[in-house]
Amino acid sequence: MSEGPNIVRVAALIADNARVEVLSALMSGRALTATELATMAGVTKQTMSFHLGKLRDEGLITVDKQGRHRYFRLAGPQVANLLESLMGLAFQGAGAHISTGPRDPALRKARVCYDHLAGELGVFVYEQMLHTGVLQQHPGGLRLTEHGREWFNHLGIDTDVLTSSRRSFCRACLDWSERRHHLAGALGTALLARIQELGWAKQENGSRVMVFSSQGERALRAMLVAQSEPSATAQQAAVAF
Amino acid sequence: MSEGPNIVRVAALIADNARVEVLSALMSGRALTATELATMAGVTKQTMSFHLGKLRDEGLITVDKQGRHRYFRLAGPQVANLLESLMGLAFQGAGAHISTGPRDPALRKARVCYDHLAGELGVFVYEQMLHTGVLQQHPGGLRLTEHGREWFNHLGIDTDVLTSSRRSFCRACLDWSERRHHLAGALGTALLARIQELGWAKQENGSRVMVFSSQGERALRAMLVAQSEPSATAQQAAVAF
DNA sequence: CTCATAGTTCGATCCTAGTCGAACCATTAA
DNA sequence: TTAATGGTTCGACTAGGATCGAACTATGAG
Repeated sequence: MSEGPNIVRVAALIADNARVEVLSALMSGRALTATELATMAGVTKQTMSFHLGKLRDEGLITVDKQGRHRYFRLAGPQVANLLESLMGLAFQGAGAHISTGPRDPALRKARVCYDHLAGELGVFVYEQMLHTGVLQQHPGGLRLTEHGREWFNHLGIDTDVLTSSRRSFCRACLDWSERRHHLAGALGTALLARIQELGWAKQENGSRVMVFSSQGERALRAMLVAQSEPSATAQQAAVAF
Repeated sequence: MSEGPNIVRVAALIADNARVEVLSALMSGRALTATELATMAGVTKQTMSFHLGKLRDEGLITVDKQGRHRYFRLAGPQVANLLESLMGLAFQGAGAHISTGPRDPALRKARVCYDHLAGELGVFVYEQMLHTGVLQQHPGGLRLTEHGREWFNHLGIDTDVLTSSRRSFCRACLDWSERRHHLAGALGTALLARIQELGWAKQENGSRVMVFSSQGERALRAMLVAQSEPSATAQQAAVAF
């Protein structure tokens, strides 16, 4: 009983079809009501209420009361993180190495992970950002360079506003299909929001799939491939996160 | 049922006291027999056999047959990773922010994570390695520098041998108590082994706690703060054993 | 060969937890 | 106020799974 019960309770919480359905749905980043979740998971309202109570008690989800509706959302990025890594292990173990990642090619290419962009495109974006000096890795974590600040401004995102928020500014999240990192944190959230705002991509009905228009994908990629020599300038001009 | 059952099964596997006890014990990195695990978890042999079968089926652990013994160990670093992140979430959620990390100060200071060093000391080692240029971060992952190669050679570790191994050479693992990274991969494993070989630290009875001798800790820290060259004391210690 | 120990399989038991029907609060619209 | 819809609470039912006793197989020691 050294470090027993806590971890068991969290795992038990995830060890249920209905609740995983809920968490998966909430991975889209949107807040959903109890009845929406109930129909999604294929259970009655009572049952869903029961499950939501449990998830809330253990701190995996939070509730926003608005009028007679209650909107449920994931408690934080760490929860999304945990789910992603669980998925990684689940697919590898059970399927006996069919292939890395989901069967759905669209889900593999670009999807929403909680509130930021994941999948092949998400990984591409992240790695190009490091390569072109928009971001910089550092023992203490990721940093946005001065050049990166300009890059985001050019896209129409004011990074100074984001830094005031209490949540972590920029952060890497491990991608379960790609086994590589993509951008999370306030910066990742803002980027995804802006991509949708610009009409570059749209979230498919109620799923986590992000469908990019061909122009949108081209525009995004274009902003990331053509960059001048980064490493020298990026070195000094780091902004604290 | 989009991506349901797999992840549920993995979670259900962890949602059991006895099995978590097993996995926790195996986080020490050692391979243990069924009866050892049975007494550790406080169940009978039959029950343990039942649990081990399940864990093996799902690919979380592997078995080595040696004579009439069967040695069980974690299937890989990803499993250790998952457990660490689960612990992170468990402690944060349930305890209502008592403090980050385990109550046991020794466990928090230095512990074994699967087969490498974690805890405050592990994080310190990793960050100093980056700071002094032993390791270097790179979009594709971590890299050992030429200076780093020499550093490890001074310590008595031949890094060329390690690169031939199939497993990932050096890799960062997220620390659940520190919320920061420490060194994993073949390099991390070799380092921990060497630390024990030199008598700098010893693993406590059957737990994951690493107890450093005061000289050992001083020697290790000395090798990491003086970035020009390994200190005299460290070289002596390396030769002495 | 005989005995002891490591580990698995089978059957029976017991208990937890997910489920739904029904009744019960809460908020908004009329 | 009444009606309607969103959510929760209560009680009873059921299934799955964790557990152990006992019997069984396999390897090694003498």
